[in-house]
Amino acid sequence: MTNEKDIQKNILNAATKVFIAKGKSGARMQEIADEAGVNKMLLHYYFKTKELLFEEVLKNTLTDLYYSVVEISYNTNSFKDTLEVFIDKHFEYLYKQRDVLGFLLWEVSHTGQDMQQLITQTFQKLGNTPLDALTKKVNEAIANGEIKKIQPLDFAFNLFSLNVFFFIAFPFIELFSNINDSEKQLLMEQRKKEVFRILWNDIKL
Amino acid sequence: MTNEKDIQKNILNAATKVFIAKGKSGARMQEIADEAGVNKMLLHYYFKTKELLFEEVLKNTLTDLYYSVVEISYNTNSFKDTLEVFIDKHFEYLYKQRDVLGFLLWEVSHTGQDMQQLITQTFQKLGNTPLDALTKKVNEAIANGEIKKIQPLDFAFNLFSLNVFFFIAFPFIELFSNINDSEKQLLMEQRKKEVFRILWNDIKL
DNA sequence: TAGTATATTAACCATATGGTTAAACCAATT
DNA sequence: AATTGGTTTAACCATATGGTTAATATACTA
Repeated sequence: MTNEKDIQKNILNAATKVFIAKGKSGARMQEIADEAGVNKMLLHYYFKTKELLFEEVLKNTLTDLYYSVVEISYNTNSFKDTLEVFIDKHFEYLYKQRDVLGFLLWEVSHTGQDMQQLITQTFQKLGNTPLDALTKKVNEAIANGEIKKIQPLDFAFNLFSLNVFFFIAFPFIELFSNINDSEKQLLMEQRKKEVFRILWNDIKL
Repeated sequence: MTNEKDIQKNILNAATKVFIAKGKSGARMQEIADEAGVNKMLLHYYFKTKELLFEEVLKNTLTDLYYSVVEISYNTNSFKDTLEVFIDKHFEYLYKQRDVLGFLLWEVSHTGQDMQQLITQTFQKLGNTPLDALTKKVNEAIANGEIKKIQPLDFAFNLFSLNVFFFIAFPFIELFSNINDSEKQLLMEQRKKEVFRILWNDIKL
């Protein structure tokens, strides 16, 4: 028999899937219940309201995102290698989670005061931001004489911009060219190289 | 007395505002009617259904976006100046329209087959893409010996990435730091300079 | 085994919402 | 002034949806 935790997890997974696909207002409780294979009442039994269920999903999604990027940031090679690996892993993650990106972007910019508080709280609980981790790495590399004396924040912004935008543009690319999966993969590989090239050229001594 | 065209325009403006703010599924016909200051029936009278009204809004929004970027792309100075002006105008536009960005991104990636067809059709009707215009400019600059021999597509991607991402990150920046309008403006100015710097450094001879 | 607390279900309810109806209004034409 | 055609309104309807109720099943305990 399925126990309480399993079912809650099951519901949460289903809710995450549906919320990410349809957004908060587009998601239906019934659809989430169907997706989880449970009675609709159970959603309310375990999570009270749609609002609270959504909050739970948002919290989990933000936490996942956070750990994925932070994890990627830990790397002990030379800064040049670290950068290459970071871009590679970041692309990989963003590709797998490309629906999450749009979902978060949309919901975060449209949630009210309460939700915004929840988001900031969630991130605060997680401690140092990915930005902090990256800043530390950059400063170390500067101190070690591996790269030019740059502004870590500018560098971080450039790095994230060049990585993330590709996936922002993805729905449009898919819309305008009927490329298959392996062609997408190729495009991504080329893009990774270009991002590394422009960033490394900019900071190398 | 207001004539037919005025009222339709009025409704369309209200619909645009509400759809962009709440998304397709989050928008309410009543709210649109209130915003336009007309009876709800008029929405159906002029636009049949929510679906069709939304299509109209989407079409207009895409067209506006297109012309804004294309317009920005027309510039007759040296490539260096053109680049600087393009970044400047693009930032300005994206700041004014920062809600549109998230809206389009979200809706485009969630609309069904029919809507996708509408989007591609809308863009096709508009002729050459902003990408084409930019490619032409880059090739001219290469031919004139103003810049290195680069891949126009890579350059375009880098340019759009660095420009657009700042506004993708905007909701998060606003969430985590209580900066006022003039501080935002300053941040934007600094970012513009950095984007220009990294791009120009990469392509100058 | 009886009793109790917890988990699960089907049926139901109140409300919100997209959409419709039919009547009223208004401007132009005869 | 009366007619006609288009425009606008308030009231209404059917359905979808978030949420609740009350009855049933299950597991645990005395």
